Amino acid sequence: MSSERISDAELTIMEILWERAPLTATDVAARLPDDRDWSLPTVKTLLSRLLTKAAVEHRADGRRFLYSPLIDREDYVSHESKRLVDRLFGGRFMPLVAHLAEQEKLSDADISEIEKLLREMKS
Amino acid sequence: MSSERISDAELTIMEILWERAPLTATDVAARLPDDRDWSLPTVKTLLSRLLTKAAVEHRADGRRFLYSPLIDREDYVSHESKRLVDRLFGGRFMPLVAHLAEQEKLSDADISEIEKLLREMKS
DNA sequence: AAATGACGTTTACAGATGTAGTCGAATCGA
DNA sequence: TCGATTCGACTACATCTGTAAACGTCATTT
Repeated sequence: MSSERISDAELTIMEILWERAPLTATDVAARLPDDRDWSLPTVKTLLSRLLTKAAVEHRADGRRFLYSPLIDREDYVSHESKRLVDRLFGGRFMPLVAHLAEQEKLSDADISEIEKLLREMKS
Repeated sequence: MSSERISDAELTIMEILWERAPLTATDVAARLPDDRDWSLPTVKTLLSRLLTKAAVEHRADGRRFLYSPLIDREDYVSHESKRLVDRLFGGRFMPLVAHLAEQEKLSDADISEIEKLLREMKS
């Protein structure tokens, strides 16, 4: 549940924790992607916001905290994908595929893969 | 281009204008979906924000304005889809499709429809 | 001509977000 | 043991967003 939205900046932090956890705030800061060169206080602010949103938890380790994700990446991805489909495609999956098809965002290999997926789903 | 983000509330207004334009602010307010029962001032605020974001334009009609979209729905949908895919799927569309296909309970009819679409795309 | 109403514009304000500084407490190095 | 460093907590502040009221002006009705 915890349907508090996770912002863009917060997502950057979550991705780091999804890749490896638990981590201290300093560790998280050290793993920021190059295009996100934030100060340590900024990272700490984001972590505490994620704490109040119940998206991460922390456990004391001496005098600092070790942070771990509380929500699954899979769940988050599902939630956000559904949100997009609801917002832009009336909640229907088909129009999204049609849109991508028209924009030619799908390669022939992609299409074959989807076909395979669909065949598996049928049975 | 105009890569100013369009917010959720603003999108509600855009959808109305994409369906039918030009419209006056009052017309737009009259066409709000049931779950968005906003006051006329609110609609006007959103319209003027969309003006400054160059997402809509207006043309004088006597002493009021007729609003029309400046950006295409198709372009917007593409842009937002790409944004999600960049954020969550490393920029690849296929994983999004696969993910949704797995999550969604697609009926056999849905699947057949998508398969037909894909066959057409291949040629 | 005065009152009423319809419009667009300006102002408001709380909550979310991006980004970071300050401060007091704890700890470590000398 | 004393100063330097490190931590988390608290505070800050501009911008964006959701939602709307107030205001001035032009037009319409009486």
